[in-house]
Order: sequence, then C-alpha cells, then structure tokens
Amino acid sequence: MRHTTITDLAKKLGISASTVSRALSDHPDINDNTKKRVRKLAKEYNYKPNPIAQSLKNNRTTIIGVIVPEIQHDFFASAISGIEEVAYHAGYTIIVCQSNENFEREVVNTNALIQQRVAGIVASISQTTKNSDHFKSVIERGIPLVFFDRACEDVSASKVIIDDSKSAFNAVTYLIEKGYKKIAHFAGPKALEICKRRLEGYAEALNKAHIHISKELICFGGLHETDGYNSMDFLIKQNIIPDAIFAVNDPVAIGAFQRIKEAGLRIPDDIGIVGFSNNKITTLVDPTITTIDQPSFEMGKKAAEILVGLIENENKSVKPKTFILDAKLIIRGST
Amino acid sequence: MRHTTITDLAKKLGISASTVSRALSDHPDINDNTKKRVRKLAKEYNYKPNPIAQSLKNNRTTIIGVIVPEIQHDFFASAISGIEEVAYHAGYTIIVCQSNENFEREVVNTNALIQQRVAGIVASISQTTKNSDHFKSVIERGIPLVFFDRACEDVSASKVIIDDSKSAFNAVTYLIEKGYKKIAHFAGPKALEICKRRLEGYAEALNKAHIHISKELICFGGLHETDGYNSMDFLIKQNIIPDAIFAVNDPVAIGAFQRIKEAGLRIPDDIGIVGFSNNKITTLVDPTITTIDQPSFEMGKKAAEILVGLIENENKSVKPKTFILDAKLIIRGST
DNA sequence: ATTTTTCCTGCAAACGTTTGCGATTACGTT
DNA sequence: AACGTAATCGCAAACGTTTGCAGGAAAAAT
Repeated sequence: MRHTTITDLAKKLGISASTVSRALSDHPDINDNTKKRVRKLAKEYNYKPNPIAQSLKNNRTTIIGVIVPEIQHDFFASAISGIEEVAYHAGYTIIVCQSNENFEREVVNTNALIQQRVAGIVASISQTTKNSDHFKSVIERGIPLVFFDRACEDVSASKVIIDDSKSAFNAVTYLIEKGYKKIAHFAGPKALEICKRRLEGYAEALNKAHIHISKELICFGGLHETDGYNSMDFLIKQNIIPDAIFAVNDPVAIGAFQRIKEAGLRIPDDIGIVGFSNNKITTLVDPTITTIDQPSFEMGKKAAEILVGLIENENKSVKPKTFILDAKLIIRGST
Repeated sequence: MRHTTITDLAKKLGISASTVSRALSDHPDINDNTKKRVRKLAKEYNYKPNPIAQSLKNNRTTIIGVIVPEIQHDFFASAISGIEEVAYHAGYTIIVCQSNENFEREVVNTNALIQQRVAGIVASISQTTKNSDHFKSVIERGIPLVFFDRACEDVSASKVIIDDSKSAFNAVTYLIEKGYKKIAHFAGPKALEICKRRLEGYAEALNKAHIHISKELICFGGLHETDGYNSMDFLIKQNIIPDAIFAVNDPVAIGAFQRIKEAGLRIPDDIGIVGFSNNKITTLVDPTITTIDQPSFEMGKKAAEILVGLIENENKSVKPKTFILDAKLIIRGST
C-alpha cells in the first residue's frame, strides 16, 4: 500500500499538482467547482499531505521534543502525559528523550532534537547539568523552548515552576506550629536550583520562628529512596534523632519512612515526616504522608500550552515569562 | 544560525554536492584525497545530513512510534524507558502516544504514526480496542510492528509477553499451598486477553486442587485502584469474606488492600493478597504485597530490540514470533 | 475591434539529499 | 598515433510539497 500523493490526485483529475495544493488550502485563486472536485477525490483516496515533504519546505516539523531526566519517575511520567495531551489536541506529536540524569546525554538529546528540526522543546534538566550551551544553541536557532520544574537559570526561556522556597517555608512552618522543634531537612543535590530553594525555605521558616539551624540536622543526598534511607540511617547511627523530617521529595521521604519503621520508631508520634511532590505512594503507605502537591500533569500541560503558543506566534518574539503554579500543602497522617 | 547543508560544503570545496555525498558515505569512486578534504570541512562545520531530506528520499524516518494506554502508569512508563534506551543506542528517537484506554484515539494515533512515516511501531493495546484494522494497515504498509504485554491476537506481529495464565496459576497454587481456601479473584475487563488468561490460571489452579470455583468470588472490574476498592466493598457489603484475594494487577490489589484495612481486617492473617506486576508501591505499603514480577523495563527493551532487528533486516520477512519473558512470584508480607 | 480586467490554472523552482548514468581525464597498451 | 581502461567526478532526476510568477481564456470596458 502506497501513500496517495498530490500528484496522484492531479493526474486523476487532469490538472496540475499546484492547483490541487491550492484547492486543498482553499486558495482564492481556485474555482469553486475545481475545489469541490479536488476535495471529493482527496477524501475518496484519504489523501493526507506527506508531513516529511512539508517539513522539508518549512525546515521544521510538527514534532515537539521533550527532555526529562527519567521517564519512569512518577512526576515526569505524569508531566509527559500532560504534554502529550496538549500536543495531541494541537496537532503535534511528541518525541521523548531521557537524560538519565546525565549531562552528556542531555546534550546529545538536545542536539538530536535540533537535528530533527522539532518545532519546539520542553525540558527539565538533569541533576548533573554543568552548563547550558546546548540550550543556548536551541534559542539561537530560533527554536521555542520552555522549561518545567527544573530550569536553567542562565537561559532566556519561559519556565513553569512552583514556588519551591515558599512551599518549603509553608511546610516547615506548619511543622513548627504543630509543635515539632527538632526539624531535620533531607536535602537534594546543591547543584539543583529547586533543591537550593527548598533548603532556603526550610531555613527561613526556622529563622522566623527563632529556631537555631543546626548543621547536623541538614543531610545532603540524592533524590531517590535510598538517599532518604541512608540519611536517616546516618542520623540514627549518630544517635541524632530529630522529631520531624522535611524531605526534599517523596521518594526521599519514603526512604526515611522505611528506616524509621525499621528502627521501631512511631510516625508521627516519635517522628513526623513531610515529603514533596504528592506522589501516589504517599497515600498508600501507613500512615499516609503529608506532602506538597506539585501538580505534575498540570505543569506539563501548561508548559506545552506555552510552547504551542510560542510556535504559532513565531513573529512576535515574546519576552520569556515565568509561570508559578500553586503547590498546596496536603496534610496527612505522618504529621 | 542556519544548518550547514551538503551544498554549502560543495561550494566551499568547489566540487559538486554529489561528490560530497559520496565522499561522506565512503564511496569507492571518490579519491582518497577528496574524501579527506570533505571529511575535514564537514567536521569543521559540524555538518550532519538533514534527516528530513533523507526521510523524503527513503520515504521513511528513523523514528520509532510507541503507543501505550497510559504514560503515567508505572508499568508503561518503565516499558517506555526500556524502549527509549534501546532506541537511543540504535540511533532512533521515539514518538510516544497514549490512547488513554480509548479505542478511537488508538486508531488516530496509529494513523498519525503511519502518516509520519515512522520506521516501526511498538504498541500495547487499549482495554476498549474493538478491532485491529488499524494495526493490520500498519502491516500492509510494510511497517514493522511489535506488541508488548497487551497484544492483538488477530494481527500477525511479534509479541513480547509473559505467560499470564501460568503466572496466575503459580500464584494461586502458592496461596492454596499456604492453606488459603476461599480464594477470590478480582478480574479485569473480559475483553483484554491478559485478563482472560489470568482468570484461566486462577481457575486451573483451583481445579487442580479440587476446590470448587464459586462465581460470587470472581469480581469483574477495571484495572485501577478504585476497581479493587469497589470489588472489596461489594464483597464486604454482601458479607462474603474470602480468606485470600488474587488481584488482576497491583493497583487493584492496593484498592482491595485499603478497603480491607478500613474494615479493620488484618493482612495476611484475615485475608491474604496477591497482586500482579510488581509495581513499586507493593514494597512500600505495610505489609508489603506478594506479587508477580512483570519485568516492564525488560519487556520494553526486548520489544524495541526485536523491532530494530525487523527494521534493519527489511528484506528477510521473518515470521512473527512470540517471546515469553519470565515472571516470577515474589513472596512478601501480605500472604 | 481592441484593450483592459478578472479569473483561473500551470510551470518551474525550491527545500536537502541520494544515485544512475554519462563525461572527463590520465594512463597504459598496442 | 590510436585505442581501451581505470579512476574521478558532475549532471540531473527523484522524493512530495508549496508558491511566485507568467500565461491563457473569458468577460467587461473602451
């Protein structure tokens, strides 16, 4: 089965390909009767223009590139889903790449997307991203770019984020109001902006309540379960037992959760826990975990909507904007 | 910034574009010295052939299309990740579409991928897929197609699946050996082959142990948490309390799990639970849930590997094969 | 009858690449 | 000197689409 081409239609009708093309795009030059004949035959043969040929003309496809650290991760899977949803309805398809939290691979992916002449890119950067030259060259090429959640600060592109600092502040303030005093923070990689901001929020909340910030209560680590587990393990072995933990994200909270249970401590009586992201898991463990709802699906949707807007208003080069979505504290059993 | 073209190089070197093309593909007609000059300049300008122009010639891209019911779903996110991994190393990119368990959308997605001239398609069908005409037209067009997990039985394509029936049989047999007698099954939509097979395995295990199969212990529903919750709720309200539940998948198991806890019943003492898929969640709840490890990442990888093989050996039209991956019963606290 | 205007349509180029075939040159052979 | 044979390379077409421009025919105006 071959695809029907515009020339096939032209031959059948005894007219030229250019007339068919114009008829299908409702060009005023073309006779109404001719248009009708063309449209009828096009429908009959289920003709659809070859997107590759169109792309070659426009030097651009109708594909949106997506770069995320890890597809499996709840947050990103859900964001991708939001992006796909918007793209689908706007007539785009999405190419998904994962950097595996690896800088080099992120660069390769970005260049591959540029190569492929994607119409635009939605990205969330890896933990190990050292510089942003690859994203800058996206901008230079005039390819619309939107970051979500994890953005490159020195790239002039729109972003969809949440107010990490404020959210962290709220969560920790809530813990303080609940009566918790010795509040630890299981922080993420210092290189990631969002982690820095969550740490800032934590510190601000303590400051405001005139609680001394103890360095030994701040444990740096990665973003996975094992990191939370290890941090908690480290504290326990040093016999430093906080009465509450604010974790940089849910997996880390879950890791701490497990180690606490292993230690025979009770949640929330002995130790309270607050996570970050509102992963599904937090509603399934016992007790359920207090967390901050990071609207992943909506962030993906919003980012894609902005991107589509940029793609379709290419003339007006709008100034990059930062969109801050609401992240609400969801109080559950762990506090 | 424009992309460097083959003509740019040709002009700089004062030779023709065809010579440049041949030089870069190491054609024997071309003088070694010329090749060197061409390669050097190509490197200098970081020349990469325009994939769109190549696609137009070949009438095929280097993109692999992926269709799944839901990207967010743990199993599929992980499978996509496996597909991406293989594709990346084989020099392909992946376009990801989700059907949202909707038949019409699956058809639209499939046609869009055909339109885009993808090199091949990896798919897992939706719950509501009524017929397979869209997949048949993929085959007719000569586009390689591989199913994973949920396959269309009447389409002649390779599949990567697990032995659902046998796995279910093993799980239920294990429950019987453990001493459970009144074993319920929370089944999935009858339209899905995999659900049918899991039900079969359940029935076989009971038969073999000469346990009567009671219809009231088989609850049909969907594949989500709420379905498991509702099934359990239904049983409880009818005062039918099984001593074990074999759920069609993990979300359903989790749903049942929650309702059981709400009812004040103990797991595994009052009711044992077995899930299916080995989602991460099953290790995080208390007690952890016995389940069948469905190697999602590996299934994605395997499917992609087969697909790449098919794409690159296009001449030899191999007979479709079915690959059955191992799915092991993982015994945990819930039984 | 001639010119102008309007309406419709086709030609050809362009996007960037690949490739069959023919052309050119150099070199060795008779 | 005449010819054959490699060794190199370029022309042009093709993939399918879009679009500026020119051209033809018919209708209207002079």
